Amino acid sequence: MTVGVRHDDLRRRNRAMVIAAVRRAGQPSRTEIAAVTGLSNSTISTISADLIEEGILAQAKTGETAALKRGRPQVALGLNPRAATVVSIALSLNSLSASLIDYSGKAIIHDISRPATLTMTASGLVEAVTAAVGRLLARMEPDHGPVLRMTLAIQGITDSEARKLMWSPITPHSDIQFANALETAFGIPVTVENDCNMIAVALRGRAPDRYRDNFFTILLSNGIGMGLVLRGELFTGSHSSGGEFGHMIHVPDGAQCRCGRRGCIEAYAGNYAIFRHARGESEYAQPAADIDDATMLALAAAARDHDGREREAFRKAGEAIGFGLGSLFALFDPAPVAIVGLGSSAFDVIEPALRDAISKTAGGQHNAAISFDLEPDETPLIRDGCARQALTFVDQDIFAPGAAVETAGKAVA
Amino acid sequence: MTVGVRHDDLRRRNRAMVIAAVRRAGQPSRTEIAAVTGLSNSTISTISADLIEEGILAQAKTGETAALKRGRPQVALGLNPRAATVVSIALSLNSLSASLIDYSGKAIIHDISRPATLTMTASGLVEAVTAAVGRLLARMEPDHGPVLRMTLAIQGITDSEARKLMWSPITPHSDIQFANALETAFGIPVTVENDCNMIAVALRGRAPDRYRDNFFTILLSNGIGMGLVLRGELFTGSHSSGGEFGHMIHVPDGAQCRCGRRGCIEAYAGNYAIFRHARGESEYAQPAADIDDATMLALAAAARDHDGREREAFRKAGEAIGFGLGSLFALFDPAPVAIVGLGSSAFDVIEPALRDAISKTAGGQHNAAISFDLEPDETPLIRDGCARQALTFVDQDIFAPGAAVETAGKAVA
DNA sequence: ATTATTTTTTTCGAGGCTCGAAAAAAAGAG
DNA sequence: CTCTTTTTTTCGAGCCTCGAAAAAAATAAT
Repeated sequence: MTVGVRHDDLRRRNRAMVIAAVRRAGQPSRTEIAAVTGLSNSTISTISADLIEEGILAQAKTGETAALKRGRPQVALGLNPRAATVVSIALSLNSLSASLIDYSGKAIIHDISRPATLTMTASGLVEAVTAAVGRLLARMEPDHGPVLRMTLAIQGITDSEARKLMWSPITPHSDIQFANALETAFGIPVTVENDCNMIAVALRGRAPDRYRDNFFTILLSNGIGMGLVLRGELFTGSHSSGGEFGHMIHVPDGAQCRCGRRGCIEAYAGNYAIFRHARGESEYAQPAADIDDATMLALAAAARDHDGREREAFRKAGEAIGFGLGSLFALFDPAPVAIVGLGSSAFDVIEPALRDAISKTAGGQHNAAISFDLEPDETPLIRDGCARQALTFVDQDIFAPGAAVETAGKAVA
Repeated sequence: MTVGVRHDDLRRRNRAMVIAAVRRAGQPSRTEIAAVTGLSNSTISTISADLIEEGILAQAKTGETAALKRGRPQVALGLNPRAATVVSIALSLNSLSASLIDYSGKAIIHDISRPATLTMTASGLVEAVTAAVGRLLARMEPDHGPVLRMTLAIQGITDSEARKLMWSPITPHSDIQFANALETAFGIPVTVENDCNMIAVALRGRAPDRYRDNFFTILLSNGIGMGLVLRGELFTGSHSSGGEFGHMIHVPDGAQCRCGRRGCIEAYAGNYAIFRHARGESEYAQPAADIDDATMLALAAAARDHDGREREAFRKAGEAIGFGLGSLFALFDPAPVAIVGLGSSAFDVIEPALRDAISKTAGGQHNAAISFDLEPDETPLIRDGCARQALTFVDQDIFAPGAAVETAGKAVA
């Protein structure tokens, strides 16, 4: 049941909306905020005065915006960079990056390290992350705002509470309680998110025109990940982070997947699957742990060069992804798709088969209208998405606390 | 952008919530409404006084609820049956049912007819529906409330605006503008909904404990339909009613589907597909237009009786549905599933292969925990869902108008 | 029969929020 | 230096919800 809207929720919601408007618009004037939010000028004036007093917003120096118009010049409002900071952490295979982000979204410090994730113990992994954050915070200058939130993105499956890593290809261990460990170590609230979900958050923030209501992000690397945004909201499953596109079944009882099952899309389109096909190995051969980037780029080059096993391998990959996308389009209708990760640099050899497969599915009639955005380097997107996710939490739950959150399960609607 | 919450929205939202609480609870007292909504007793008192004055709610006669407790007895509030009426229309193959529903949700009058939908013209179909509604309204007694909404459920694909039928197996015609035609004829707002979506609405209303956040309804008949509820809200696609589970691809380039494509789940699990397999025909044989119920029941009986082609046909059907559900579970995590329609009466011969298939998919480890509700007769559910959908509209958009609807695409979240 | 107790519902004043109108502020135009 | 234009702030009005107290309506106790 949606809980009743009480009188004090009103101000909190509108505060959150003003903060959101400033974060999106960058340097809006009070008048612009009023126009965007639909609230009156007087209300915006009151709320922004509060937020400035609390150090959350800051007025730009006068004269910065050369108005060249008649009338009193607009005063630009911006997020006060020192209102807070957040930590954005991206953990992937043999790679760990932690960043300190100020409240305006600017990265201040990075800490990059290369732990051997596959061979570490679970507690070793937790310690590596803790140590990276520790180094980051140690380098933090005193005039920055307090650290109010950390978000950790990991390739793999996280739980729906965003507390732990349930399973990941980067480590043989499961159920690693990252959030508890980091919160104990630093006393700062932490969430653990799926990397593709953070990519989706980043894309929505960067290109809200294109990525708004429904869209999919697909990460092509050794495994296949997906971020799913439906009705403008990141979809996470009831138990897990959800969106296991790579483990939808492409061919019943088909090729051997790394997950132990058979016929998953990943077993045709993951790096190891393409590698396996290109080498002429059986579909049931044990998947290779990880294929390095140079090898994959060489396979793609060979596929471009001549019609051989490499080309066939990428063709099979495209077919698997295409049929999978076709199933998504059948469920959700066609929507924008972003292809992220190293695999997108081979998209030219994947695309023909992919489109051919889509044309055989329910979304086929819209094939021509479906465009794919490519982004070979996923790491900056993951970092960016984590930062946005953490900042949104600060905006909504710390700087506009208590706002009536719509609980799942509407009244009758 | 979510629009700002203005002061008068507050009352409207809380009005809607009180109405919703009464609709759900049946005959709650003011105190119970206050507890459920989280609003104060004084607010509930004010709002319910307004709603009673406007004839939307009605106080139950005193003495009806024998309290047997100390203290002032609770006064039960109920929906005033004469506050409004709505029309619920279910159109399926050769069958048309229109019902007049009072504001409390009780059906008053039914009009059942059997138009030959497959052979009618598009305008003939519209006229048949218009005539049925006309007969219904002609029989309406004057003391009933005004008709404020009509909802028409049809098997097939409707547009996302719920204005027209884009495609349906019950007629060769497409893009039939039912909503415009009915609104012109009767001057009452109309929506055109997918039948499976209405089944989902009905189930959520009937068993909110089981069907709340995420769940699926699957209709097994000549085609395969699906209703998809995610986060408590009916999911409809961006262009269409969405949820074309039956046309997710089960086997790439597989059996011939009625939709013209190949390998769809429906091409293995639709009645015509089971029939085709059981008769030993090729997977590529032209699908039969419609199989009557008795034939399908006989096939199921034969499958139960001996291990022959019939059993194999149902096995293939179960396998297709199982892999499809497995893909859904991969995307959304396992969730309750309701199997509706005549096919559910053969679920015993479908289930083994279905579960076997699910166990090979990403949701497989939860196989034992997944239970299926069966409901062979879908028509009452469709009628019920339509009525609920229409009444919810009246509750929210007519009796609590102007409430700030959360527009798609949240601010930053 | 009357009083006490309990529970529900209504009443009433207080406080908070947003809004519109008017005023103030801050620039360019003439 | 005054007029015009635009933005921002100020101020009173009008709602809405809330908590406390009062009223209402029943049972339990004396």
